[in-house]
Amino acid sequence: MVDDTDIKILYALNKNCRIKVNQIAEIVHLSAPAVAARIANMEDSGVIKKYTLELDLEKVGLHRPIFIQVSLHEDNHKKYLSLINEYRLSIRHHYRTTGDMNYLIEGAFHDNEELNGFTIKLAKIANYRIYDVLSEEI
Amino acid sequence: MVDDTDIKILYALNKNCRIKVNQIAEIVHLSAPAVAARIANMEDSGVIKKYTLELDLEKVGLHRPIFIQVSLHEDNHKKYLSLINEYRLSIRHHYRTTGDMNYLIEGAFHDNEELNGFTIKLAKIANYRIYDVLSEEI
DNA sequence: GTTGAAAGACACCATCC
DNA sequence: GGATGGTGTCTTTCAAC
Repeated sequence: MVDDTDIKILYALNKNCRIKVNQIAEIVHLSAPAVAARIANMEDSGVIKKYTLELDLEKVGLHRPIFIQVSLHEDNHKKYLSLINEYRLSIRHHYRTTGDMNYLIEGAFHDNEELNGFTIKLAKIANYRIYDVLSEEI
Repeated sequence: MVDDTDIKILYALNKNCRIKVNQIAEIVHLSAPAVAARIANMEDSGVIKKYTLELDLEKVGLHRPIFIQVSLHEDNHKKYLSLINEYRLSIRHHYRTTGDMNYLIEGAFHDNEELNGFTIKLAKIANYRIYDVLSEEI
């Protein structure tokens, strides 16, 4: 499906997906059209889901980055999904997980007030634990 | 720092950061150079940290997406960081958090064996809890 | 998959409002 | 801070190998 050359291409794109095809071609020792074709294939086959960016959340006014573990009773599943949908802009990722809590939310809220509004609604249908993100280290 | 127009530009880039500046210009009703200048500013000021991509982890052979909460005694901090560094390719994000555990690792390992190797080393210096990611829903 | 060439689109720069 | 026009460059597409 994806070979070693593809992995190298993905690695380059992961570091900077606006890199020029020519530069990737140099890295992987292929011609530019060959690299472009490989990228097109990976886009079509769904290996590459999306080109996106990483922001400094603080600088765009999102002062409350958090993780929330959610323990949900399945009867509330519909309400829960509509709540997630309502706060879609603040919720960056939403995973179903194993463990004592069955969902994990990765989000970034503008302020305490917005986060508070979310948790008040969440508390009505689920138990949850909030973890504040103090910093990203790596 | 960032105004409403910038937010719209970031939103467009977030959906697809390989979008052409011309197309963003249409969306925000500005000229292409004006948009390019705003983007350059946000790159320089660190608002935009990185252009990257989202992969289908399964399709690139990363069959074990996980979150790991780590409770670390600070005396082991150096060892811990060098372990994180050793497994840098499998660790996608590494956050310092509040709560009973002080770090949260977001990672994707190729298989159980690789994950096992990591946890054996981790167990020597910290307590941890692993959560398997079953799916991403949103 | 490579090379080479051509067309078109795009980004960048300087200038001006 | 934004618009316009010119220039250079990249990408894409096609050909043939």
